[in-house]
Amino acid sequence: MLVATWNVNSLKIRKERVLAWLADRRPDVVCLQELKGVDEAFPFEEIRQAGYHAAVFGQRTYNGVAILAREEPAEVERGFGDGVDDQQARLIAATVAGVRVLSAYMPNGGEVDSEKYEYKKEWLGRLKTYLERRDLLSQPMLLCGDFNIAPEKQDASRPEEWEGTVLFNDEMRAKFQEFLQMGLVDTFRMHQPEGNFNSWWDYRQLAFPKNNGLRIDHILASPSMARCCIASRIDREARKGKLPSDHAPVFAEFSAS
DNA sequence: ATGGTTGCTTAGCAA
Repeated sequence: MLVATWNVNSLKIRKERVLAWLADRRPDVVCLQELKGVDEAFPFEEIRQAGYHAAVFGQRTYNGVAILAREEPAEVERGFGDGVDDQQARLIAATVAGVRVLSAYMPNGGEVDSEKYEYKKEWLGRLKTYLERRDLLSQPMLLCGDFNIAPEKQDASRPEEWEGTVLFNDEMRAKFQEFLQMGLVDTFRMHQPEGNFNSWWDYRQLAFPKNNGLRIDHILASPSMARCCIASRIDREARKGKLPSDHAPVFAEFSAS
């Protein structure tokens, strides 16, 4: 089973690119983030013609997440369901081929110590509670998405330039570690433990040509899924060319399920 | 050199 996660930064603008990418890479499951559109605007028909079912949690202007799959996603859940009044569509979960798949768009955080940064920390705490309450670590589960956290120093090409930002600081690295301490495994680092790799490059200041980026998009696996993870990679090619997203897709491949 | 990008929505915000 080939699984991908991709922050597309507007599905409306990126639709043709996404369809071409699906036809070429042929993943079994795709977690999308930053759709930036309501459910009614989602291109269900074109996605179906490409051979995928879709579970969608859209929102006007901002956020919006989805799960595409060869088979119909079951038991779809939108949001945390924790009673918190939250208008932001940042989490969708569904069962595909016996695997609980989560597509998550973590808050960026704006500036350190801002209201948005507080929301980011709260949101990560709510996600941790969500994983615990649903006992998701004890079953085949993949937490996929734009974490807006580069978990290690080597996950920034220019660590000195990024240190202290909302994407790359001690507090966020510690938050990410909490997920690993629960038993989740960073599937990319399973197969590529050393070296700098990026999944996101700012649109500004020629960041991509200069390879000034961060690895902030991740596929974390529960222990039973980590055991059958046979490969991982970042699809850097998909960041090139005309009208790219600022994120590259990330893949993980599994031998079972 | 106090800049630079993109997308949504309508000049300002978010990333």
